[in-house]
Amino acid sequence: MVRQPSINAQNRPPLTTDRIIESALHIVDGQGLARLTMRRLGDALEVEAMAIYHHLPRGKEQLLDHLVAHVGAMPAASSDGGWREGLMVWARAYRARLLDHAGVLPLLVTHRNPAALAATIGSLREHLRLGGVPEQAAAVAAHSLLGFVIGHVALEVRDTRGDVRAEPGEPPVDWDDRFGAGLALVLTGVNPG
Amino acid sequence: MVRQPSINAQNRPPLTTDRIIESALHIVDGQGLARLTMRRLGDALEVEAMAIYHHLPRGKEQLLDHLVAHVGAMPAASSDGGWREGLMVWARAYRARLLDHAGVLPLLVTHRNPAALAATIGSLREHLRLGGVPEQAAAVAAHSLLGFVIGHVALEVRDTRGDVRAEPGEPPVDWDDRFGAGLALVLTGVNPG
DNA sequence: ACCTGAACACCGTTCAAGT
DNA sequence: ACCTGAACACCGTTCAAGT
Repeated sequence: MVRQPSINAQNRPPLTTDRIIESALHIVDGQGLARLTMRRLGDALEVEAMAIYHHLPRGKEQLLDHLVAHVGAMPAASSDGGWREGLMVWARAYRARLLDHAGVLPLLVTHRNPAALAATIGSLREHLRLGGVPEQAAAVAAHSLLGFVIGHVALEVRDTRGDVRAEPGEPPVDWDDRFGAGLALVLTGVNPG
Repeated sequence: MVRQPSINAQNRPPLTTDRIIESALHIVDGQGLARLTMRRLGDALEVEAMAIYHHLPRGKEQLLDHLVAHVGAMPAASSDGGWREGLMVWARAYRARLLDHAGVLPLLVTHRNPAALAATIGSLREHLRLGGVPEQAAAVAAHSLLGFVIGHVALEVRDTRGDVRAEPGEPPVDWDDRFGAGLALVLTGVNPG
C-alpha cells in the first residue's frame, strides 16, 4: 500500500477555499441552489460538513458570497474594435456566464455581497468613457446595459427548461436572436456625445 | 363573553388562500425571504403551520408561486398619451412594485411559476403593436424593457440598504434619476417602424 | 492547524386523529 | 371540511474533543 506523501493520510487533496467554491458551484449547476447544503457539500469534498467552517468561518453566508463574486465579477476587456463592438462581446460573454450558472442568479439579485459587481460596472463605465461617452451618460449606460443583461437572462431562465408553454399556439422564442436584437436596441440608445 | 357569530369558535377570521398570501408577503417585506417559514406563517395567521396545507396542498412551493404571480403580474394599462408615455408610466410603476417587494425578486429570476410574467409581457407587446411597432420589433422591445426594469432594480437593491460603499470617495447614486435616464435610453432604441 | 462527533434549535412535510 | 399533534427526515451551526 503506497501512499503519496504530498497527500494526507486519508489519501485525498487538502481542503482549500477554492476547492470548496468549485465544488459548491458544481452542485448548484448540476442540482440547483436548493440542493446546496453544507452536509452535501461536505460529502462531495469527502469531508465532514463541519470542516468547511474552518475555511469559511461565516458558514453558508460566506459560501454564497463567494459564489456571487465568482459568477458576477467579469470586467469588460479592452478591445481592438470600437467600444460598441467591445461592449457587445462583453454582453454576450456575460450572458453566457449567467446562463451557465443560472442557479446563482437568485443570489445576484439580493443585497448579498454588495461589492461583487463593482468591478464589472466600473469596467463598463470606463469602456464607455474611452469611447467618448460623457461621464453621466456613461454611468447611465453602464447600469442600463448590465441591468438589461441580468434581467434578460432572468426572462430566458423563466422560459427555458419549462416544458409547458403559456399560450400553446405561440412559437418558441429563439433566445440567442432575441438577446442579440435587444442588445442592439440598448446600444442604439447610448449617446456617444 | 360575547362571540361574533360570523367568526368561528376561536374568534378569528377563517383561513383563506388570500389571507395566507397577504400574510406571507407581509413577512417577506418586513423580515426578508429567509424568515418566511411555514411555522412562522402559521403563527402570523394564528393557526398551526399544518393548516396551511389544506389550502395550498403543494405546500411552500405553491406559496412561493403565488408570491411570484402576485408581485410579477402587472399588465400595462391603455393610456391616453402616446405609447412611449404609456410604457414609461408602466415601467415606473413596475419598478416601484419590485422595490416594494424586493424580497420576492430572487423568486422572480427562477424557473418557478413560468406563466407568472406572461400577461405582463403580452401587454407590453400589445402596447407596442398599437403604437405601430412591427411584430418582431415589438417582441424584442417588450423583453428588453421588462428585462431592463428587473435587472436595474436588482442593481438598485444590491446598492441600497448597503451601508458600506465599494469606493468611499464615490458619491451615492440617485437611483430615481438613474432609472429614469436608463428608461429613456432603452425607449430611444425602440424603432416605431 | 485542521478535522470529527455529538448535540441543539430549527425546518418542510406526512399522517392519523380530532371536531 | 377544516384544523391539530406527534413524528420523521432533514438543515445550519456550536462546541468540545481528537490528531
